[in-house]
Amino acid sequence: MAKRKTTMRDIARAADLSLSTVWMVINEKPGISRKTVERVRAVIDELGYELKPNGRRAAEATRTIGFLIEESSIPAISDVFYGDIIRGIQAEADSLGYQLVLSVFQRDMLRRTGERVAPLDQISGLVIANDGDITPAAIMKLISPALPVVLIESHLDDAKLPCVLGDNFYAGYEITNHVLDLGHRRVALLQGPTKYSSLVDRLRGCLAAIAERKLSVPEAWLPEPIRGHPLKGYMQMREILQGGHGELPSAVIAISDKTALGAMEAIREFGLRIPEDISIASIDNTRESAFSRPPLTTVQIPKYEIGLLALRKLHDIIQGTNTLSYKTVVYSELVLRESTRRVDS
Amino acid sequence: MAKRKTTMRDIARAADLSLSTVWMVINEKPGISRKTVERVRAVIDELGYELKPNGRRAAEATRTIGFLIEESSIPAISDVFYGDIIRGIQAEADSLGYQLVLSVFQRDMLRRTGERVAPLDQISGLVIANDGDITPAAIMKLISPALPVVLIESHLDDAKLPCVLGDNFYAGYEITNHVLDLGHRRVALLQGPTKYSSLVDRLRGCLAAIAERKLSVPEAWLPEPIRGHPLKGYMQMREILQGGHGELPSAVIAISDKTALGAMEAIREFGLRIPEDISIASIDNTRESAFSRPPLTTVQIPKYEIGLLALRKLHDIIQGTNTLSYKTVVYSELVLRESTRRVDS
DNA sequence: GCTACATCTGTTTAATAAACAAGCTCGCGC
DNA sequence: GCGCGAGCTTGTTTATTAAACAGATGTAGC
Repeated sequence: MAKRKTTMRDIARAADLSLSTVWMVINEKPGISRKTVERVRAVIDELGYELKPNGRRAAEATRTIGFLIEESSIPAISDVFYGDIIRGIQAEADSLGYQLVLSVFQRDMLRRTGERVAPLDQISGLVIANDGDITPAAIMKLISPALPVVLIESHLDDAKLPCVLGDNFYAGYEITNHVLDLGHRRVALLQGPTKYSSLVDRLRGCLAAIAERKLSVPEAWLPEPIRGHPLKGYMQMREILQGGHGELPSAVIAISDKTALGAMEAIREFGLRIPEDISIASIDNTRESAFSRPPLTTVQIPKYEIGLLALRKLHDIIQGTNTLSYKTVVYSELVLRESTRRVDS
Repeated sequence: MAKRKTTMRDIARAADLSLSTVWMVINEKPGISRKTVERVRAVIDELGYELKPNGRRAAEATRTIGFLIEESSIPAISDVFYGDIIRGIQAEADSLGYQLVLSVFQRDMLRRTGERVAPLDQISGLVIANDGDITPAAIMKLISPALPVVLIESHLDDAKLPCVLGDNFYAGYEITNHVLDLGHRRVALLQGPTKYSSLVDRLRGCLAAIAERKLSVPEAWLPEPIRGHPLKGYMQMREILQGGHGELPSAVIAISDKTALGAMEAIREFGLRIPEDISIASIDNTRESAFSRPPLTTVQIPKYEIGLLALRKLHDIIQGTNTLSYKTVVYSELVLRESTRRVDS
């Protein structure tokens, strides 16, 4: 008997199922019972079935997506910001039937040009966490050009990559307006490294709110971001407090909760009370912020939802449902707590 | 024989189809052939079938969505900006099986509180065009609270309504950087009415780009928006040119193509050449902009795609697939033409 | 009057038959 | 030997369904 290539119809007959069902199993379409999938897989293992020489097909079959994050940020995975995002991704990955693997980004990956990083070849999509060192060029080098990618809390406007973000600009705008509405006029601003586009957007929102009221921030109260120091907020705040020009700000807006917590430490060390002497507000609404003393007024960035939408978007791109590239911007929301207080100007 | 209420199973039997099929027809699910739908509808007409007392159900059955636009903007429907958006909406409406009806917004609708506007009760969703007079309060009054709504080229951050936008902030940022990169330092800015959030975002992007280079725009070169005059750009530009402080700007950034075309008129009338004497750039990339003399350097706002995504989003909301409310921001793109020129500073 | 069980409603899932499209083969005329 | 269309094979998509399911409603027994 001439050994013909096994076809889907052969498998269907052997498994006593319809051609369509076999096709759905092979193409990983949703809506087939676990039992049936296993039955078909068993028959395929037995008879053998040669997939179309697609290359990607194997990855699709694994249904694995990667989550890329920089090496130095690994502790961030357990941290609250990424923790919530990853929970969101994970939840949606489960319900869409994806496996989530963690890819750690190391700087020397870029040196080894030419061959691609192994694990990144076996996945059908990639979620990339906000990370200043993962530049567009870096991404393009790492991934095969057709690999679906979604950025989280970061956007590359030249590359026009699909991304999911909190409304960072408006978050900055809103928190600043809140502080100004409380009557504060001597306001300091703690910015972050410019390589994080989300932090840049927040700063722009703060500055826009200030400019639109025809106010401004003196240079001494908008210190440069600190490079390479783990306690950025603490250092920046000390700089402001020790500036020693006699006058101190009545309010501080920090670019992130972490920065704010550092700054609060510095304020306390300096012998001032929050919010009686200095109000402080920030952006993120990480869990810690609710339990600091005093609890921090901040802006909620919906981290869980960002993760969820990122995976949903990646799925749509993989499926080819969504060919347009756009930003998904999730609404943020002011969370009033006790670290800000009204002043009479 | 006791006259029992007709059930789906009765209809299925009478039409010689399965219960599921009848259910799908009644619930307007996709994936049924036209022929079958008609057959089921015929049987329903004959036997009668009492829909669940849902109210909305009737609207869903009509599968109609409304496009709301302000009365005064009606000519805008034939205009290029909304023309392209509507084309996008229409195309997607067709493929998803919706009928599109035009709802015109009149100011006195708001006075008649209490009963809702009739046509708005018969639809299953509403797309609302960027319109300064359609405020959140106005919308809330008009629509039943549960009616799915998508905003186009406008966002209400307090109401957190789902919306689809061009990347207006970045468009402003990018065009301004383009002008500054060409060496211009004496730059004028033609802003629009603040009731249009998209125009506000564009202006913020322009101002951010200028501020980040530690530059600024003199007040005389950032004239207030003109109220109620059809040729806003023309009027604003005349104001600048006749300011008569001896110095003229070397470049003008207009908030929209329409504004730019008006401004070009004023510049020509003043006896100056574009771009030799004054460069001009704007945002929108309406069709006219390619045929003006000289062709206008501008930023492409993907109008067709915005319309398409708006309808897709509305569909998801109607279907209940998408319960989260977020902004969809479509990437914009610089379009270099001949109205801008390099200068040596 | 209350519980427990049956039944009837609409809804959802997993499977399929049948139509379809794109490629391949094969045979027949030149 | 070469070209070319008829007809088969392949995988893909659509419209349809049986069957399981869930929530309400009724009904019988105590």
